[in-house]
Amino acid sequence: MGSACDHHHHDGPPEAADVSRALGAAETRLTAEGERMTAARLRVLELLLAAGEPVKAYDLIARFGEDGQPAKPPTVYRALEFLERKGLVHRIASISAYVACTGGDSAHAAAFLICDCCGATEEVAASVADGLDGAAAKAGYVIERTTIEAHGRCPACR
Amino acid sequence: MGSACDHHHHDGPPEAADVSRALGAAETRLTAEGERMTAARLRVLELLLAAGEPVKAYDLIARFGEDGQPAKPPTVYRALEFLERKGLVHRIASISAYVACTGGDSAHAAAFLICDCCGATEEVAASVADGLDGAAAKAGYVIERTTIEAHGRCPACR
DNA sequence: CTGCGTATGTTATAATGTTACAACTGACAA
DNA sequence: TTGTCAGTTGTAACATTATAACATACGCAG
Repeated sequence: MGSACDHHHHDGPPEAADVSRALGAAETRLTAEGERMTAARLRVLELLLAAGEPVKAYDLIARFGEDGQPAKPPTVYRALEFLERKGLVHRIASISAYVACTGGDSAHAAAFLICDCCGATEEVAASVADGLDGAAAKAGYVIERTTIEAHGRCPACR
Repeated sequence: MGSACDHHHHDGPPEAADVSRALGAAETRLTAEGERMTAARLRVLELLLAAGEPVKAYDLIARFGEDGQPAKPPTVYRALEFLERKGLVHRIASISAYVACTGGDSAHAAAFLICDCCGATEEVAASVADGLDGAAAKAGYVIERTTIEAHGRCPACR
């Protein structure tokens, strides 16, 4: 990540306990919705939660096996697709990476602030898309999903 | 493009005269800025203007030669990078495609409405990013560039 | 148990983008 | 004119990201 400067000083990865709690909550919610939180899906979500920042798909693939064995690409891409569909994960198109959702339940449309220096990302309220909704209405478009990503420098990297 | 429905009824490609005019304007402006509008750059911009919608990099590569000969990838990627740097072209990250800028001179930060049905795109005012600026300021981020893309259906495809 | 929809395993391949280095070109000063 | 320097291009190979296709397994309702 840190392409522009080599320091690396944003919030470290979450505590293991936080990861476990989030995994449990996700599993509970999905089960309640009649979905299956399978081992592969759980593992991918665990890796993303533990990272606490965006991770490339092939990094997930490499880290997938507990024993260091990589996964096959479709395994991880399928899990990512499912998790994104369920609002647990977001894809960050501008850097081709994936991040666990931190936006609470309401997280259907998210926006991101991404530090090009240290790789930190912050998920901000979807309400930033209000202006976009207006423009869409004026143009007669019906919006189904949005990609809103701002690149720059975080407070620590300035 | 049209993955969800097979009709294809958005604004057709621009007239050849419009393309020529835009090419000439771009060349004039770049020359005035001391930049060189070389053959490869001109050709890529011409292809994008003529298409009137987002085009994949490898489609540009395939169409590059007047005689049907494809370009080498770096030729096109370099031209795209240059044109994007100069504000003449935008990359649409969510679909890995490129589109000629239609936003006038002011076009440094653009937002897009993209029809997932027919592939039409509309470039809308960057002012939709106002909410994002506020969120960035609150989080202490300094924004350098934004990716704002809304997917949905255009008026004709609804 | 059987059938059906969903999920996974596996192999291969497609699509997208980059690195590295040699060669050329134009501008400009000695 | 000639050197030379920055920017641009040519070319081959490679790296990364993502999907297709098809067989197999799993969970569960009937």
